[in-house]
Parts: sequence; C-alpha cells; structure tokens
Amino acid sequence: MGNDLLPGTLDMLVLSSLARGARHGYGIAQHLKKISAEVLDVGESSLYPALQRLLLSGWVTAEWGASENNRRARYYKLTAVGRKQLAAENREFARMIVAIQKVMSCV
Amino acid sequence: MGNDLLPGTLDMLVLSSLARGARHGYGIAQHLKKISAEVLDVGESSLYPALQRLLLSGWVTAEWGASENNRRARYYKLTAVGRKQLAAENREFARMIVAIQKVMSCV
DNA sequence: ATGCTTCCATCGATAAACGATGGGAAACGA
DNA sequence: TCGTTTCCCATCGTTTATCGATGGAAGCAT
Repeated sequence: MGNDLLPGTLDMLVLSSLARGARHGYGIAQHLKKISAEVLDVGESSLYPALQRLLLSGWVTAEWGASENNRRARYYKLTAVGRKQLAAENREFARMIVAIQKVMSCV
Repeated sequence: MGNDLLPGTLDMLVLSSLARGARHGYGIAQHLKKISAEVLDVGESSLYPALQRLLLSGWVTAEWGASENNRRARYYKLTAVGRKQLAAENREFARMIVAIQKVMSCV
C-alpha cells in the first residue's frame, strides 16, 4: 500500500532524513517509510540519483563505512550549506502548501 | 515574485478551479494566481497541455463561447467523473502532505 | 547449497513542466 | 488612424525528476 511520492519533494525529504545524523542510502529509505507510516515509499532508483544530485550540489558529503549489520555502506552526511538548503526548501514548500490549500478550500 | 508550482499538483489545481463553474484557460490561470496571492503562477505552456490531458481523461469537457470581454474563448467544465477525480486527488494529496509533515517535523 | 535480507548502483523509458514562440481579435490611447 | 496593450488560443523542443527493471556482492539462516 506504499505509494509513490509527490514529485519535487524528494531532495527535501532526503535532506531531512539526514538532519539528525548520517545515514546510508538504504537507511534513508527505511526511515522515510517508517516515519511516514508506510505512505512514502522511495525506490532505490529514485534515491540514488537524488543522492548524487545532493553530493554534486554540496548539500551532503559521503563516506564509506560499515553498517550496523556489518555490511559495507556509504554514509551520507548533511553539510552546513545543506542544512541551510533544507531550511530554504522547507520554507518554500510551506509557502506552496499554503497557496494550494487556499485554492482547494475555495471549492 | 510568482514562482513555479509544486510538480504533480497542476491537474488538481485546474480541476479545483472549475469546481464552481466553467472557466476558460486564461481565466483559470488568473484565478489560480489571484486566489493564491500571486504564489502560483501557471504558464500557458503548462496549462494547455494539462487541459488536453484532462479532456482526454474525461475529467472535463470543452465548449467554445464568448468571454465577458467579447472574445472567443474555450470554456472548460468539470464532468461528474472529474469531480470524483478531484476529490480523490485531494484526498491523496492530503495523505502525502501529512506524511511529508511527519518527516519534516521529525527534525 | 539455497535463498533471504541488506546495501550498492545504473540504464532506459515516461511524463510533467517550462521557456520560447506564434497568432488573432478586441479594446484603448494618442 | 495607428500603434500598443490586453485577452485568449496553442504548439514545439528541452529539461528534469521519477520509476521499473535489472544486476551485483556480501552476510545470515536453514
């Protein structure tokens, strides 16, 4: 029953997942699914390209390490700039939601 | 300062614009801009393809007529199925927003 | 051995939205 | 009368995000 996600929100969601500390890709997907009560289901083919974007933009850094399960994993960590970006995207998103709600409630 | 819009929401916004009665394309764009306090700015190159989609799906019908300004205009009208679709998209959207908020507030 | 879970990642297709562009017809100001 | 603005239609080509399918490797349990 896990649906797709709202386009244009993935980067923000990923950044948000990293706000409390570094995670690896698989962990990010799990986290989003869990916190959203299974509503958000980020496929790996959406997630990894997104992480590449974030790396390229300098919002996150990556470092290889070992997971809790003793497996090789790549940990992504929010940079200072990334944290600002998260805040900005959050503001902009809120702005959009307010605007959309206005339209929808005008029915 | 009118930005783009949140991808994946255009069809819903257009349907919502037609909930109270028929409008022509130009009027829909104006309405969205006005109600959203200039936040939502739907370009015509986004709007008309969207209307084509809605026509093709049967959510709306179109009819040529004259605008208030005595100009030739194409009026789009919500169908019964379109109204159901609007309700469904609205529900789904709300579901997504709740899920996203959960993730964002977990920071 | 087999298969399940965890973890990485890429590739090709699809589809949505955008910028640029074009046109025609009414209204309006000079 | 003429030029400009406003209104209203629409398409084309590009970009970009997301997705489904696919593949691989390594650890764990049976």
